[in-house]
Amino acid sequence: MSKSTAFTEEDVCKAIRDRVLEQRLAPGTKLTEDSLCSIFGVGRTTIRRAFLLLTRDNIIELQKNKGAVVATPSPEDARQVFEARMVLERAMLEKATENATADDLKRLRAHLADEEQALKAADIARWIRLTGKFHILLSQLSKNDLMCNFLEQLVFQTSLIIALYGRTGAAPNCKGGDHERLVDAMERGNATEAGDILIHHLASIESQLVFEARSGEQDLHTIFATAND
Amino acid sequence: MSKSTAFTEEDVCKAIRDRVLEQRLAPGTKLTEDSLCSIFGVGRTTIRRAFLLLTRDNIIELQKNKGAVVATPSPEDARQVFEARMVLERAMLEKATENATADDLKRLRAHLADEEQALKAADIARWIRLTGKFHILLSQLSKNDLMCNFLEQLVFQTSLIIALYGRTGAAPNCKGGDHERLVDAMERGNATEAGDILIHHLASIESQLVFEARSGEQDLHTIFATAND
DNA sequence: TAAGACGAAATTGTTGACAATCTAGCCAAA
DNA sequence: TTTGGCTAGATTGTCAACAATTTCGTCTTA
Repeated sequence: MSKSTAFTEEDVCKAIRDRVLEQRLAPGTKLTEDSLCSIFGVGRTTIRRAFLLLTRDNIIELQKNKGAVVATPSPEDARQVFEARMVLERAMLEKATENATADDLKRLRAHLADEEQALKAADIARWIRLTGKFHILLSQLSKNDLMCNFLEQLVFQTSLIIALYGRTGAAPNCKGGDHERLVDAMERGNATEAGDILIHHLASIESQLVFEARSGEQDLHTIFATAND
Repeated sequence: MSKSTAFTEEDVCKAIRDRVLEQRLAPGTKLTEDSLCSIFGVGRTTIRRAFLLLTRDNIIELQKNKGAVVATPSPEDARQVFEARMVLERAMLEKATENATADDLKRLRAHLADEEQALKAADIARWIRLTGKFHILLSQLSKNDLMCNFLEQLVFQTSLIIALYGRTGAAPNCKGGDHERLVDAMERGNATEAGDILIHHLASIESQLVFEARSGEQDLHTIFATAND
């Protein structure tokens, strides 16, 4: 029978988050209540609750009487996200390296294989999502749910940031093997080396961002911003 | 005049959070919608939104059809909170020491004076709130709003944890001067020493927690938990 | 007395109608 | 052509009534 219980606000959140992680929902996209209602087959109440939760995670921005749009992190936001990721992930990676069992490492290797497969199959959306998930998987080995949840937020933010400021627009700013080498170091129990690889990995991604204005509209904004000194 | 705009869900959140920080709202306290409606003079919609936000911050727990109660963090939650605080606050303190201007340090000193005054006046609720606020003030010097917000959550959690597992029940587990010595080290620009003081400070608070069951009801829970091995 | 069943009251969950606000298209005037 | 104002439609915000569920007191019965 499978009563097919209706979607809850968590389901809606997860769906939207996943689309953001896959970069199929671009920053600035307007999310109207009615369209989401019909998409998920739920009432406005559920959508509204989802919006509230997503606002808390900085995934959408909610403006009074104007609705919800996918968040557009500023360059300063981007700086803070990477700074926070470096602090958190290095600490969590240290714990993870201590805790990791052979089984855990096997799961990480399996995940790496998935990543590579998605890349070969040119399934970019899947590859982007898997790349993000890798960091979340890693963090879960640290046995600290609070920090995991926060890092998860940061990973979603990173996806938005790359969509906005990524050089190639979408994908290939992972020049290669960073994730593999990281797991190698973990397997050798060398937390310091793993941490260094991680920091370098994040710094490399951050360094590839370009913050110049792109459209004419954004030009106007920056002009007026600098004119108000 | 003064149209006295109604409270928003953020106002309600802040009020509840402040009460938690002051330990005037004990963990496990039931929060009924109607009572909060009449207290704040708002509709149920607003209270409901506030509940949703507070749930996200682990300040209340929301059970389907049963309503909201102030959260009761488990011992494992407590461990994670302190672990996360040590990671985050040490990193933020490092940045804060770099950034701190003479003016910033003066504000911190002023805050310390407030703390001492509240303690002398035996205004415990105020003292507890100020003690928590000190860590938030400190973190704000790090210029990372994201990490600040997360730390703020952790500080509120700490308040709940101390209310639950604090040895003396309420207040005086700050044996003295830790905050002062921390600012001293910052003023000398010695981030490492400041970090050490901070870690020791947090570890000291954590070490004073006692996780034995207190009420008969909690006895039952632990008994059944250990019986199921 | 204690356990269980029942029902009324209280509390939470959901829905839909209505109000408030914003958006877009149109028209008129400079 | 551009600017400004205006109206109609669309979108969001609020509220109150109703439905579903829980809670608590009472009563019965062993």
